[in-house]
Amino acid sequence: MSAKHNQLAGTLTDEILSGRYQAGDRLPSERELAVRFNVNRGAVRQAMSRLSQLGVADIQPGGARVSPINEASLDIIGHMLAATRVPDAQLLEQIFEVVERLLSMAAEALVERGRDADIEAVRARLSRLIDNGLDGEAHAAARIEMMRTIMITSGNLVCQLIAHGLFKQFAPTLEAVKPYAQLDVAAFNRIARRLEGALANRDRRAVREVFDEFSELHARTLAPAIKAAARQSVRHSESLPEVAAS
Amino acid sequence: MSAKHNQLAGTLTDEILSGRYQAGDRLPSERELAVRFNVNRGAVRQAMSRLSQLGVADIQPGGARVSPINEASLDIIGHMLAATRVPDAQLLEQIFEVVERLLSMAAEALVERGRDADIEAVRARLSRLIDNGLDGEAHAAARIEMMRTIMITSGNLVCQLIAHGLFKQFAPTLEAVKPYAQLDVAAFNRIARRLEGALANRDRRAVREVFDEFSELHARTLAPAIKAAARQSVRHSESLPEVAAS
DNA sequence: CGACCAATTTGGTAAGACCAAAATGGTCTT
DNA sequence: AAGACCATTTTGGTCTTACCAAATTGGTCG
Repeated sequence: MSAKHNQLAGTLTDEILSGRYQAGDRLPSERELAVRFNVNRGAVRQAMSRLSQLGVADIQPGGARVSPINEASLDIIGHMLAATRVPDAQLLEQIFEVVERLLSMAAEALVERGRDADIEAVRARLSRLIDNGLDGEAHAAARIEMMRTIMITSGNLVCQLIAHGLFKQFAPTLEAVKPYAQLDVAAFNRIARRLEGALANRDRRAVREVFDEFSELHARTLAPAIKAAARQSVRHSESLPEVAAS
Repeated sequence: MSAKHNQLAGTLTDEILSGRYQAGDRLPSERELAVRFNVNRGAVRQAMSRLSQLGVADIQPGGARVSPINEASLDIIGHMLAATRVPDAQLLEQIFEVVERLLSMAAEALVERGRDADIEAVRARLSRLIDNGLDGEAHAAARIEMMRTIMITSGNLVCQLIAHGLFKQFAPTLEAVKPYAQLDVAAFNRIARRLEGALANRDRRAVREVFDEFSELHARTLAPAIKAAARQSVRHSESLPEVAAS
């Protein structure tokens, strides 16, 4: 069992994300939350501090108010993914959409300004993905590892931070998605080979075209599978027990 | 003057970012920091908590260690930008590079799946930017406002969160950059008109090409100016006074 | 009806004590 | 001499209490 303030932060975040508290609403006072959840006010403060840094609540002397979702930190993605047993399909697509764009950017930068050694590292990872004996899950993990390598070697710090943040939050839900993420291996191999050639030739335009095709491949295969799986989504967060009012 | 724990968090963050503490190094204990900076240990803990959520320190029972920079949160960008009076040129370029990619993605999504009303809103903002009487700074602010509009209306939450986070951190440094950011107005107008046409026709490919040209224009004009200005960069963060050892 | 002001509520800070886990350094065994 | 083991110390984590300052609230007066 995690610490109380963590549970409380999770509970409150979930309640906000679920719409129990709308943007602009006042949250209950710290003292009220303390008695309601039977915890110390210090714990409540830590939880509130977390909400604040997460950007889901604006907390000021006089009271705390719920912030609009789109003003939150990137880290709420993790909460939103974890809110349901099978993650929200639309959100997953949005994540992939962003990742693929940044991936293309990183790869282009690598091809234009990267060192030979870094390109070789990516090509090595890529080779291991083509015509391999890996099963679906191992292949998925290797793909993600390759993405990570590209992002890191890109040299763009902002890109690295976003990638790291998204992957870190995505990791726990990867387990839930794996069984449904069946890749079109033949198509993947075809595109991957083109990517390898583009990398070898340092052909930026080709790199970009390849990643566009990856996006299309993904939209054609992974997205529908996940969307189908999402039908049976169930909430499963463990919230802090609430004390009945006297 | 901000609260003590905020100052302390800033001081420690700066020291980590400046290389005073390398990744993997142990930070001084909370109690030691408390006496060194003459603050309560509670304040130190708040500061450490901040470092932890910022992803610059991994804090565990037994001691806190500095994390690799590329594992940090997006929010350190703000600290890095603020560390010098004129922001680091390379970092600014990286930010722009990411923003432009996401902007293109958002605009393409808007053109493909967006509502007419949203497209009209963007076109309206765009019109105000073409052949206007705005001076450089007002024009820059309007450009950012248009970017924001595109990001928001894209419907991609991840994109919105990243954009909001970056813009929020970038806002304070915008002042420092403005004087040096001289745009090639004629080129901008030419490209902007093409963007308006692409939006009107919902031509995704054209939108993408336009944003590629924006990137090129930016690399040709803004980046060099900022880079030149960065020559005279000076650190200017206000750190917490340290108590001399007895 | 509006402006103003005092009481209350709210978040913010500080200090101290105690707990559990990790790191440390010594000791013993091999 | 090297390694395993164990008690001590250090370190972060939690809880409690008290007090402060700002914002809210609700009443009062003009």
